[in-house]
Amino acid sequence: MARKKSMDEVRPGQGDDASSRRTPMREFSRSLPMSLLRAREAVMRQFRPSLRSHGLTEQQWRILRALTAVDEIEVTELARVAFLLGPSLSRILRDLEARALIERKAAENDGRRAVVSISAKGLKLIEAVAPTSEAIYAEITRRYGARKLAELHEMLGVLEASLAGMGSADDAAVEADE
Amino acid sequence: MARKKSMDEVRPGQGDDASSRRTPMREFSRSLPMSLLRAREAVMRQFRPSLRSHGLTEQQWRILRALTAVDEIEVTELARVAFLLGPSLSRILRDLEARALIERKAAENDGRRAVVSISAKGLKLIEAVAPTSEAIYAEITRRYGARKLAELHEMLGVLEASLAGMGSADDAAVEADE
DNA sequence: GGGAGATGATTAACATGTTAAGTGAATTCC
DNA sequence: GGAATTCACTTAACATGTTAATCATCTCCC
Repeated sequence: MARKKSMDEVRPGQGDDASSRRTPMREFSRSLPMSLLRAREAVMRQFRPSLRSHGLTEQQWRILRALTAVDEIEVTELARVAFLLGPSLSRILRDLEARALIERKAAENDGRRAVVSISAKGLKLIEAVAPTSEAIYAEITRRYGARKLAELHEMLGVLEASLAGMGSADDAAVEADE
Repeated sequence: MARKKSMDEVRPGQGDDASSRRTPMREFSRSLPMSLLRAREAVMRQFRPSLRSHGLTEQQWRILRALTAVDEIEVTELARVAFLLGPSLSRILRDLEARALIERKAAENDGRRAVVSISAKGLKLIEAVAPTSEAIYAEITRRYGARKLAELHEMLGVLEASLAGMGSADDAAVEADE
C-alpha cells in the first residue's frame, strides 16, 4: 500500500510551548494552494508514466494537444491556451521543432509574430498517446463520478473568475504595512 | 493589464480538414489537470508578490510554515507535509540553513536521518509575513464565499482519495510483490 | 561480526516556472 | 519620416519539478 496514510504524524500544536503568542495561521492542510496542488498531483501522477513512455513531458503534451484543435496559431495565443509562460513556451517550441513534431513560420503581415502548427509526425504521436490517455481519464471519471467532476470544474472556474479582478495584492500589502 | 476574456480565438474544429478521422479528445479547457492548474495559479498570483517582497519563494514559505507547527521534524516527514520532493527539499534546506532561518542536526539514534527546526530568525520572518498573507486569504474567502471554499476543499480531498489506490503500473508491481 | 540489501538524504542532469533584460519589428507621435 | 515607444518573442539567470544515481548509514541474516 502506497502513500495515502495518515496525516496525523505531524502532531499540530506541539510547537506552541516554545513561543507563547504567535500569529495564528490556518492549519497547513487547509491551505487552498496546497489542496489544489495535492489534487493536481494526484491526477498528474496517473498520466505521467504514459506520457513519459512516449517521450513527452506534461507541458509538451499540452502544447501538442492544443495544436490539434487549430489549424495554426500564434505563439502568444498558444501560450494563453496551453497556459504556459512565454519563456517556457519558447524553449519547448525549440525542442519540439527540432524533433519535427511541430512547424513554425513567420506571420505574413507581421515579422514579429510566429505561427505554429502541428506536423504529421506530431499528429501521429498524438494518436498513439490518446487512447491510453483517454482510458486513464475515463477511469478517473468513473472513480470520482462524472457529475462530481463537472461540479468540480464549475467550482474551479468560478474560483478563477472570482480572483480575476483582484489585482496586485502588492498594493494591499503596502497599505497594510504603512 | 487585465486578462482578456475571449477564449474563442482558438476556433476549435478548424483543423479537421487536415486529417479525416482523428481520435476524439476532450476539449482542452475541460481537462482536469488544466482546471486545477489554472485555479491554483489564480490563487498563487495573489500571494507571490508579498512573499517575494520578503525574499521568500512559495516553497520556502511552505517549509517555514510547516516548521512552525512542530517542534522539530525529520526531513522525509517534512517533505511529506510540505508536499515537496526530496531533491527540492534538500536544495531549499541548504539555502534556508545558510540564511539561518532553520537549524539542522543529526538524529540521535540514526546517523542517516536529519532533524530540522525553525530558528528564532525564521519565526520572526513568519510573523512579519503572516498578517499580509492572512489578509489576502481573507479577501479570497470573502470573494469566493466561505461555504463554497470549504466545499471545494472537501471535493479536492475526495478527488485525491479517489485516486489514491489507482496504481500506475508502479504500484501494481508493488502490490504483486507483497 | 561481516557482507548483502534496505533506507534516508544528497547530488546530478535535464525540463519547466518565474522574473528581468534583450532583440528586432511594428506603431505612434511629433 | 524619424525618434520614441510599444509589441512579440527570445535569452538569461535563478529556483523548483522530476527521475536516476550516489553515498553513508542501518538492518537483517548467516
